[in-house]
Amino acid sequence: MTVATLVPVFAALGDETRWSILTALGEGEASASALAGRLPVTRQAIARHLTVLQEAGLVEPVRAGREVRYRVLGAHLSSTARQLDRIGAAWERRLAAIKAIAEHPDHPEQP
Amino acid sequence: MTVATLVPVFAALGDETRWSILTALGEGEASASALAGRLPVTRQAIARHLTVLQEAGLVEPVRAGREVRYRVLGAHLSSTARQLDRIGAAWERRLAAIKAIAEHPDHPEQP
DNA sequence: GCGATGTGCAATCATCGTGTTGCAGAAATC
DNA sequence: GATTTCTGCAACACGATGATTGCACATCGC
Repeated sequence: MTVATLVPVFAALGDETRWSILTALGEGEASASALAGRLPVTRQAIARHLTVLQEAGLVEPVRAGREVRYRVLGAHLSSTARQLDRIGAAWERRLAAIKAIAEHPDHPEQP
Repeated sequence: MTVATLVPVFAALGDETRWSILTALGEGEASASALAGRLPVTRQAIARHLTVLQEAGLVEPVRAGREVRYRVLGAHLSSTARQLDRIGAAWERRLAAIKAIAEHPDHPEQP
């Protein structure tokens, strides 16, 4: 699992309208038309955002008769958060080690 | 602390070039010119990316004489990850509660 | 069957973002 | 002091993206 796989996830999360869609879906499943009734954007625009969110693995379509409801996948958000935390922690460790070596050159870190 | 504050962070993380810059900085501080020597983009383009990353709180400029080195802030990445995890967990809890009520209407969840 | 509602696809438009080139200025090296 | 190097700002081209309107088709309720 490389970082390239989660770039589209962050690109999907880097938009205000998509966040309003996600928070609305966080209160329960909803269709694109239902979301269009709540948000100040067209149904077609919401549909495009939903496909972006689906390709990022953040939502899931659920057919209910003639309408297509969407469900948020909070688990995928949490797993992304775990990867983020690991990356950030790795950077912190490495920079701390560099700083320690720079300040105390005769006290190298244990291999 | 609202979600609006972390939208620019995700927008900054939703770009391949910026990730290559961040991973390069994860190995140690570097200036825009030094990064331009490693990556297949111009120094000016990298400078713009660095300002985006700085406004998102992901990097920090460090003046070293006439050159400006940049340092990654892994701690901010980790705090963002924590907020992400909390949001995803909240969605999962709420949808699980809705599903439980729908399946067992006479067994309401404890308030 | 007929109207109402929900979805899908296409075309269009405006805007933003990424990357480039070019030039000017500040600071270190010789 | 002259040259080199690093930075900063401006202007520009090009592609990507967000949002719109319009129309065609499927499905539910009467």
